[in-house]
Amino acid sequence: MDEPTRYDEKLGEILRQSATIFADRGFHQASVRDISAETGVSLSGLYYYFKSKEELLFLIQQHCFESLLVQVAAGLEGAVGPEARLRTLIEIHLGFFVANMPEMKVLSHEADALAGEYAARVLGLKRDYVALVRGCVEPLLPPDTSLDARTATFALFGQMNWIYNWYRPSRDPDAAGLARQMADLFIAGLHGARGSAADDAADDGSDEEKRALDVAPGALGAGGAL
Amino acid sequence: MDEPTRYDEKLGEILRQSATIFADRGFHQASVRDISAETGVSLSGLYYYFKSKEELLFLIQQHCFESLLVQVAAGLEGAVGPEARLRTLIEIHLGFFVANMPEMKVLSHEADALAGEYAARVLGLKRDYVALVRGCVEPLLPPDTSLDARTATFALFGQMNWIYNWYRPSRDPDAAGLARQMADLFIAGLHGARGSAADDAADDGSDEEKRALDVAPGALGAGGAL
DNA sequence: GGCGCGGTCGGACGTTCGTCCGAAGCCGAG
DNA sequence: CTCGGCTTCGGACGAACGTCCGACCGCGCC
Repeated sequence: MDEPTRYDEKLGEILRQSATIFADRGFHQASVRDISAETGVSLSGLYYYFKSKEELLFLIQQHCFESLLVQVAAGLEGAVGPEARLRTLIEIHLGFFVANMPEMKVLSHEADALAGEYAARVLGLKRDYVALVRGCVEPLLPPDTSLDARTATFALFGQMNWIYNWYRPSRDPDAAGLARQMADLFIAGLHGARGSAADDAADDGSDEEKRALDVAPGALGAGGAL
Repeated sequence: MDEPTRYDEKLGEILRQSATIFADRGFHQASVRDISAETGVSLSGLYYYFKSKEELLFLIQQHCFESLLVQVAAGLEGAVGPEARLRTLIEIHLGFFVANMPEMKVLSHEADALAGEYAARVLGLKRDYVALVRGCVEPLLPPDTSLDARTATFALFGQMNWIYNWYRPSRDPDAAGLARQMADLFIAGLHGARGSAADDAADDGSDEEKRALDVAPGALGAGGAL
């Protein structure tokens, strides 16, 4: 438990500010020169802290993801019972997301920007986390449900991770309120979703059309370019 | 209702293939030269069909979004009753998403890539669509719920739009099955989520920590770079 | 047969990008 | 004061990018 060195502190600062820039402009759109301007570190000086732009992104994602995993694991220790575990997980995930919005946006939105070893390492963390969440969802699936665990798990991820597209702290509930609402919604959904596959064949039978893009692009030109 | 000209057909083909490339590599990462190679049209020849790469993205997004709006509006005409309307909307949205995954991924994932007039036009369509979906969600909110309509609406969007991150046709249910599961989950969630704000103050009182990134970046270095 | 035009193309221009090299600055230890 | 290492920097390099210019081609129409 050494005190962090000046190097560690400066690297942390660079990661923080870079995450904000990547969140705002997008990873590929943001240039290392942007980061240089924002941090005050010269262009070449940055390369003392990371050896490529891709490694910088990896460090942000790894740091963020590992912190999330640590916090979730710690929070789950005090939660007993399937529902309390899932509620706790949702609460911590959303709390972390809201408290570290730039990093989490970068983690969610730039998942495909890494390749090779970097991508493999982050993917490993992601798989662990998905398995952990799925482990919290599965015990709450009713025995007779037609809902499958994978779909339910990713539906929950979608609910939670989509927030970077719409959440504004000034108009929306705080993290705790958000977590309660989403937990209520999802858990009630799990409990209530016991529709068997048999009884829904009646609701529409003939409606099996392809939903392709069928409007000719030219027809849109009427609306006008720019 | 003129038959589409060769120009329209070729533009449509370019939009389709470009959408696939943008979905795979990302908008800023994909180059116009990539599109040239994929379509077989020369680099400069492409600029006969769009006047900038940004306009190309706009055309893809506009075309896709307008088709979606048309299909949803058409589907909603035959649906009576609040629950049937929401189920229909989910079914058509997911059906369209799965049938046009590249375009919808580009629409969802590259929302910030446009600026100026292009961004304003797509944003207008988006606002209309959000209002439409919200209008389908709101009638199903129980009168005594503490769930607010905005959060519920975006939770539904998150469930549905997140699928481009995980959905694989070979292992997951088809669009109809996906729609039924998500509709069951979300609608049961709405019906069941009538927790009043009063009774949840007991479940945790002291747990009000900040969930900041508190692990020093140096500590992660032990795991090792690359 | 010649004209005009919608469609296509090779090749280039200027800009911006990520990265790197060699030198300089800083500061605690001796 | 001097030394040596960590840290920082200006400036440059080659590659890749989006875009554009001027020429060419094929084909229906007078």
